[in-house]
Formats: sequence, structure tokens, C-alpha cells
Amino acid sequence: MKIATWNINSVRARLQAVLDYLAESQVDVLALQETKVKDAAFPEEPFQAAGYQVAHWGLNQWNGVAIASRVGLADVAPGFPGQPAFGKPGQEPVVEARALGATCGGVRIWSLYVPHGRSLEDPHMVYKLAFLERLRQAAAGWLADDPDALVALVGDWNVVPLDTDVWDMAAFDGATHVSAPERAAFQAFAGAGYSEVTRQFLPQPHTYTYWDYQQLRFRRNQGMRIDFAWCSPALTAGVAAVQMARDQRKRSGASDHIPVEVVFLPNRSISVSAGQSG
DNA sequence: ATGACTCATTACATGAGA
Repeated sequence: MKIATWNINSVRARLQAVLDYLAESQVDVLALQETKVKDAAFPEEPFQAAGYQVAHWGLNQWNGVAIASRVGLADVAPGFPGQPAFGKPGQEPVVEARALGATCGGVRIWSLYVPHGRSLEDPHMVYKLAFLERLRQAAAGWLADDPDALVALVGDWNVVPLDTDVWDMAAFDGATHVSAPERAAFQAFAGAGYSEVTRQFLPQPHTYTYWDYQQLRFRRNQGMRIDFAWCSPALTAGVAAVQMARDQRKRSGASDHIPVEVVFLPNRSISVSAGQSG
């Protein structure tokens, strides 16, 4: 089974890119982030015509997560237990559309769009760290319930774990994504029993998943590694390969992120026949 | 080569992204 995660930066603006990618990559499950569309306007039909079921959660033009699957799609969950809410000062906090769970081919997949943080002093950074901590707690609980659970936490984590995950740390002095608290909150998933499999399989420095639209960042290969896949022990044991679909960034009108793909060995728990819910 | 990011929105400026 092959799964991928992709911050698509608007599923409507890049619908053809997604459909082309599904056809070319033959992924069984595609987790999307930043769909930027409310549920009523999500383009379900093109996914279905391509042979994929699709679940989505979007409240407005910001955030938005989805999961497309051709190996079943069951127990869809908008948000994880304990997911924190966020609101501007004076406004009612809301649980934003940043996490969507679904069981596909026997694997519990979470499509995650971790909050940005905006700046180290911004309330959004407090929210970001709380989001990661609550997610870690929930993920630890799933393993406590079932140590053999097949769980994949995939998406845009908005954290740069290592200095070698950017082109030049001098460009990130005082910036978000690289701070010690953010890195600790990210690394805590290892303490919860999960493994970040994309680095296991692709440890090379300067392996990027994102290049800013501005200042010719892609042409200069000045990118960031911020999209990852934390897998439970039983699922980690079945990882066969990880691939970065870097060519997607070369397309005209590309997303600023590329798809990150994880291939799993077939076993008795992971199914590639449609309709399995695990 | 005299450019310079992209998206959605009760849109023509703003908020958000990283």
C-alpha cells in the first residue's frame, strides 16, 4: 500500500494537479492539507470519478484537511480528542479544520495541518505548541489502547527538526519552525512510541518538502523540510520505501509543498482491497 | 530581463501562509 501526504494549498486551484498526481503516482491513500474550501464546496465528484472515496473537513477559506482513498474509508473523525481551539482576542475560540482521521486499508490515517505559530511571541505559537502536545497525548493513548495499532500521523507539521532541514540557519534567526520548544514538541512523538519514517528512509541533509513562492526559492533550492510521517511501531515495521515527489514543484502553478510518499509492505493487516475498514 | 508569491473572499485590499 502506498500513501502520500500533500499540502495542496487550495484543492480547487490545483484540482487538475491532484487528479494528475493520483493517476501518475497510483497512491492508495492521499492525505491533503490546506484544502482552503468549506465542506459544501469541496469537489467530491472528480475524486470519485477517479476511483477514490474522499472525506474532508473545511470550515472556511483557511486550513482544511481531506483524505482520499481507494482502499476503503471508514470511521471518519474531524479533529482528534482534545484538539485545542483558537480564536483572536475577543472572539470565540473554534476548533479549526486541521486534523482528519480515517481508517483506510486497515491503517488509521491522520491528515494533519499543524498551526504555523506566526511569530515566537504570538498567541498562535502557544496554540501551535498546545496542538502538538494534545496530539501527542492522543497518539500515545491510541498505542496504550493497542500496542499493535497501525497508525500514521502524516501532514504539514510546520516544524524544522534539524538545522540541515533548511538551506541556511542564518536566514531563520529568531524565526518560527526552528525554535527549541517547537523542535521538542515535534520530537516528543518519538517518546510516545512513534517513528518518523521519512527521515529513516531519506536521511540526506537538505531534503526539502517546501519551497516558498517568493525570491526564487525553488530555483535556488532554498527549501524547508516540514512535512513528515510519524508511524506506530507495527506500521513502521512495514515501511518499504519513502519518496519525495519533487517534480510536482516544477509544474506551472504548483503548490509550495510536494507530496511525500510512504510505501508499505503488504501484510495480513494492511489491505489494498477496497472496502476494508480494518 | 528593469520583474520581484499565492490563495480566497458579500474582493479591487486584506489576512494568511512559513
